[in-house]
Amino acid sequence: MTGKPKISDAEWQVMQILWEKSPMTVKEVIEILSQKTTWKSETIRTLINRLTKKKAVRFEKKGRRHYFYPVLSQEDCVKADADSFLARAGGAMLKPILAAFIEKEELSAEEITELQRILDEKGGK
Amino acid sequence: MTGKPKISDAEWQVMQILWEKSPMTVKEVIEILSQKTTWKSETIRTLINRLTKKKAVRFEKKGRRHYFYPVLSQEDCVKADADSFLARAGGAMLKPILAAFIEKEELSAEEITELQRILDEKGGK
DNA sequence: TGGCTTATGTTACAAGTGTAACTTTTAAGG
DNA sequence: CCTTAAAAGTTACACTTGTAACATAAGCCA
Repeated sequence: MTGKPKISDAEWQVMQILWEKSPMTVKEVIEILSQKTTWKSETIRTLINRLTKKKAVRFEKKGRRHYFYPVLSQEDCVKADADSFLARAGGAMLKPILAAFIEKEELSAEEITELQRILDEKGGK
Repeated sequence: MTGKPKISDAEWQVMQILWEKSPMTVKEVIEILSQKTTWKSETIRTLINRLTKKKAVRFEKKGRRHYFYPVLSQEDCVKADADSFLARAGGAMLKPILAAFIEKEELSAEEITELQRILDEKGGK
């Protein structure tokens, strides 16, 4: 990997949209994001452009429209983010962090089972 | 709390030092960080200054020296960070996130057990 | 007390981000 | 075909961050 791009907070919001459904035109992204944010459409365009430059998304021309889709998977991005998070926190403090996460959020029964499984693997190694 | 300050990556490294031991003079911090990074001493000074402006650290004068100590606790900072992390990831995706964390890091047997226990509680509810 | 040392303060500058306006191109309809 | 609205591209600007150089003040030793 040739050094993965850093995705900023605002850019993440755009990525989220594209991860949910793609390809999409800029216009569609704008429509969705306009409801979730107060950003002007130009702002959203800028973000998509930057993501394109960073090679986090790509597009295909169909006529004069650009159809965008993510290049990076959500999983990968989350992982990269988790990495830098851990780098800052310094590795210590991990258990409290995880505990906080787990307690904070709603988890479905299946998700819990899945996490149990992961922990089991870890523990059994 | 009047809106907590955002601490940058580089600044975190300084905070880590002060969380481990404080108060400390700039010079001491520089000595320690010089071994962990390639930063020039001026750089480290700048970081400490910024942290002071952000009210993340404070100092007391003793004669000509400034003795620095953290104002924000590591716990609080980690939590704030975890929050913004979840905000990006959008609350969905929690399981993959946790999985990434768990897979990534070394967890002691006790920590694993503890997390299992937390999950059990969640599941049993 | 004057200079030296050392601690502190001031300034810099490029890249990245949040936030957007202004300009050009191009397809589609009259 | 020519006009025009929509799509795409170019430029902007202030703030943060990484990274530091240069300048000044204040004790301490001779």
